[in-house]
Amino acid sequence: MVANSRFAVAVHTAATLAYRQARGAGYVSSEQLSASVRTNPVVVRRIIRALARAGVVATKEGKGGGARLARSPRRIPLLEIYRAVEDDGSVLAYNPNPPNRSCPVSCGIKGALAPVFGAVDDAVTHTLGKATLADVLDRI
Amino acid sequence: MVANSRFAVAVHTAATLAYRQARGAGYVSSEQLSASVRTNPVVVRRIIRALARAGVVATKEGKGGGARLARSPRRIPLLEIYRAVEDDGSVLAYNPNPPNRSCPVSCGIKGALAPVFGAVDDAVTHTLGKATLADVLDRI
DNA sequence: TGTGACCGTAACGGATACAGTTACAAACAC
DNA sequence: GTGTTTGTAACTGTATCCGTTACGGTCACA
Repeated sequence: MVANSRFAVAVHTAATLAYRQARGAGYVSSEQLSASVRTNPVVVRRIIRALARAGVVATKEGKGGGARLARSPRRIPLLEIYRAVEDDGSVLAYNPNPPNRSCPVSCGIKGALAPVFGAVDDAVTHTLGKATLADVLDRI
Repeated sequence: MVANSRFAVAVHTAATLAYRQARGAGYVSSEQLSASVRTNPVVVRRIIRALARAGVVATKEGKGGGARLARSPRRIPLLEIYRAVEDDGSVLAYNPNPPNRSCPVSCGIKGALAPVFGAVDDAVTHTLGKATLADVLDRI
């Protein structure tokens, strides 16, 4: 359903940071991270940027720079990573076409769907709010 | 998050069928449905086909043909519509790139994410399983 | 038995979104 | 200064959707 794998890449990236930092690493470069994620360093930097804006990671430019977790994995809910990389957190999409004014169903469908879409979003939010990066790390 | 609006269009279509049938209509043509959804009749037929395969609607070809609900709206959970139109019911996507064999995180991330992705899917399934087409109709 | 109203489905094109890539300026350590 | 690294813009290839056209097949009805 999701058109992208940004959440998976973001969690992978954060997990790699946690894994390396637990073994004494400082800042980890996008080059190193991209080797684990198997993509281009710029793709990792785009994810890192989103995570940095959300306050999940801290970055440092220049030699010896890179990214590191801003907090302990136990204090990073996956929901925070999800929101950082998914601009539109809504899981379901409405029909973009304007309603047909002469049809009551067409006029009312968006409002009638809203509680359902909201409930789905809430369910996802609740689920991702309970799990943390540490939970993921425990399984690796 | 969703790349398409098929679920919204499908529920709209089904709601229109229910609305018209409650007022005595028989089979409703894709032409009529497309006027409510504000799209092309072929787009509606594609949705109808998916709903028909799932047993949610019945169709009839030829003159006077079209679609009608196969059951009472009260007996049509939205989950059934969702599954009918979303081939890949998974809400979140994995990183498609193959793991880096020399990185434990890369090798283990998919398995570590699986319970989370599964929990999200379950949450969505549970939410859409509780609501029915009749619930949507009641709000129109 | 013909005619017109429909569906079913294939095929194509435009729009959009992602991931990947290149390129380069700026920041920083040494 | 030199080399490493981030930050970011720009471009490309690819996939997916949605809309559209086209046309064969089905059916009701005169």
